[in-house]
Amino acid sequence: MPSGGGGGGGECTIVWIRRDLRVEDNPALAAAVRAGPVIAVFIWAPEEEGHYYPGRVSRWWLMHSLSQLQSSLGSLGASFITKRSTDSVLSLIQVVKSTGATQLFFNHLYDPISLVRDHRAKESLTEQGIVVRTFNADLLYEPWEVNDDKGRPFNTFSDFWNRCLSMPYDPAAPMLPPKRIISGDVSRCPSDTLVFEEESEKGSNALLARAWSPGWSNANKALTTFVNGPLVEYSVNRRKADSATTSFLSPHLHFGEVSVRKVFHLARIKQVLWANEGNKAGEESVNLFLKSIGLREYSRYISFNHPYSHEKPLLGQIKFFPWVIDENYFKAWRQGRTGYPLVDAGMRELWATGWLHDRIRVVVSSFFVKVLQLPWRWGMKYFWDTLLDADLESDALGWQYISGTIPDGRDFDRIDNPQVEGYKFDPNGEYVRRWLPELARLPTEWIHHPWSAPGSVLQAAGVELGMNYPLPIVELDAAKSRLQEALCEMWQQETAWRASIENGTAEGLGDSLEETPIAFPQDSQMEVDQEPIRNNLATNARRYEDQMVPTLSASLQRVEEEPSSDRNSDGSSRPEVPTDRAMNPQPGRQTLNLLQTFRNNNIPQFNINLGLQNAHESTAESSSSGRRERDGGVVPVWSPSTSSYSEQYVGEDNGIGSSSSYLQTHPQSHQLISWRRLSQAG
DNA sequence: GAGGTTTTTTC
DNA sequence: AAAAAACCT
Repeated sequence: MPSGGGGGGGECTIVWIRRDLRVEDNPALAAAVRAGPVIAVFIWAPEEEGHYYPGRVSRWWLMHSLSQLQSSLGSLGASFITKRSTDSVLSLIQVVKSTGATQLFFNHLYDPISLVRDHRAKESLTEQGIVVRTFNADLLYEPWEVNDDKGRPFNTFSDFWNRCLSMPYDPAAPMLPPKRIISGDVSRCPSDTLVFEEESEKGSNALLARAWSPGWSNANKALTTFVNGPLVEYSVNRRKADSATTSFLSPHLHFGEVSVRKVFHLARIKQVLWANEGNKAGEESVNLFLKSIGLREYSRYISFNHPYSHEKPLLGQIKFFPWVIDENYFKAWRQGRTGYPLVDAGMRELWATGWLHDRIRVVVSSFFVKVLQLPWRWGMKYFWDTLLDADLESDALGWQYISGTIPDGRDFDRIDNPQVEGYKFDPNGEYVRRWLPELARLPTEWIHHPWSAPGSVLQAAGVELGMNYPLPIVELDAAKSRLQEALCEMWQQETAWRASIENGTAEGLGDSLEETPIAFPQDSQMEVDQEPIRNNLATNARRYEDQMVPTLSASLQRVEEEPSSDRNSDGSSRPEVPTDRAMNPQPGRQTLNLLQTFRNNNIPQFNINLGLQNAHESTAESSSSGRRERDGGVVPVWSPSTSSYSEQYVGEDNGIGSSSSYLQTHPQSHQLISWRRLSQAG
């Protein structure tokens, strides 16, 4: 390496900060501090995320979280560089060169885009003679550590989580923050000013600060408050839509402002305490809370093992589901004008605050998929754009669960009744009244089903159905029969498809074993976020026409060459989330080395090896197929096993209902049987 | 406290 | 809808 030159800065370590915006229990940072002088770097390269350009509230959070981290690092003595980039890896190389650093440390991420990008970073920098080390900061256990008795990954959450809770070793104990950091020389590496907020967004964002305080020290406060307060009653309160009894940690956890291990440890300490006191409810509360932590873990686990889970069902049957492509439905849902009060209240809360109780997330997303039968990825995208804690892995898991496209997901043909759920989660109608002022005067008896209220009641409450509050956009009975028909159609299509595969005439569908994704709606059809909400919706009645909707266009605009017009399958359109674009031009090579991105801490190797060897073979082989080349052909290394995972489910009797016996009948679940066969079909 | 019912939960 | 848990006799 060239020496640091006049600056004398050489021999220092770059800590690449991403979604680990904390100084406490940050393994990459701690290791770097131990190794000598440190420079922390944050690279803002949102274009790399493709469709998943962070939404307004998410960027707002990041902006504040970063500034807190910057001042904390500063007071510890470290330099913090920020870079604006369209290619993180290139920027890293530049930073390394201009600082004369010899090492790069960072913590693992598990979303599909990061997996590929981080691997590329490791490869490129290693080639430059830089020592690259990576760490687990985000999970209790790394995905490859948690396997069944045969060394294979789990396919259901409960099995996964039971194993996590009974691992032979505990999750690493949280580390204290460094006392002092020696800074590397940044004199020749200027920071870029990062802009996270557009002018038009400032008004809306100002409101967020009333309810939320981003940043690692605030995250710690939130954790302490929760653990010492609402946690003990978590099990009792958890079902109320409207209460402040959840932990509110999810945005903090998303950005890594607090370590999940610390959360785990603190909760466990309380649990032991309450167990000794014989406080059964408290003990159970901790179990339930930890389970939600476990779901977060599982979402990373899924994403790592099945890196297309944010855009493709894990179970393949739904491939042929005839989604209703109706942007008016979509719009009504977003605006909270479906005619189902609980759904509408939730959607308006989401829009106004960027937040939604987990229960309500389930209600609105289930309504979206089962009643409206809109494609789940639209809903997921909207969540991504509007949620303060938008998180690709968690949201993908959530939507796949709701859509019934994971082995332990909701039943396909089950439709939840928003009226019933309304009385379950909001028995007194307070939540609905808060978010739907136009219904505020309706008696509780009718609040969750105004359509069946007597005219006199409606009149007394000032409700005019169809005028100031809509009639149900889809009747539940109609939804049920439409869903039945849709499922029938799906079976038929699938049967036909399977037959055509067997006859070797699978042309109409090409050789694609992937679902052809339905494009997101075009910009022009989405409203624009004209004007921020200035008043508190909670107390200010507005007519529903006033309800504003965030725009998806910010995200869509950044995606170059998106063929947003082809929303029907013609077999040749590409998946629209560009995970495989401009990421890595060498599918075959990437395969083996990818593991090394992670495996530098003597990680037990388990079956990941096996899976990857297979993946390697298969990728190499399939990369010669026409389709892959046409697409520019790069796939994260796990992709083949993902495909086989879903395809094998498809191969089951009729897919549905057979998942419980799946493991017995398919011991090789994680490998690549049908991939090869199918990729040859073209 | 075994056996049958109702309620709750399902990621 | 089905399983688990809680609640009855």
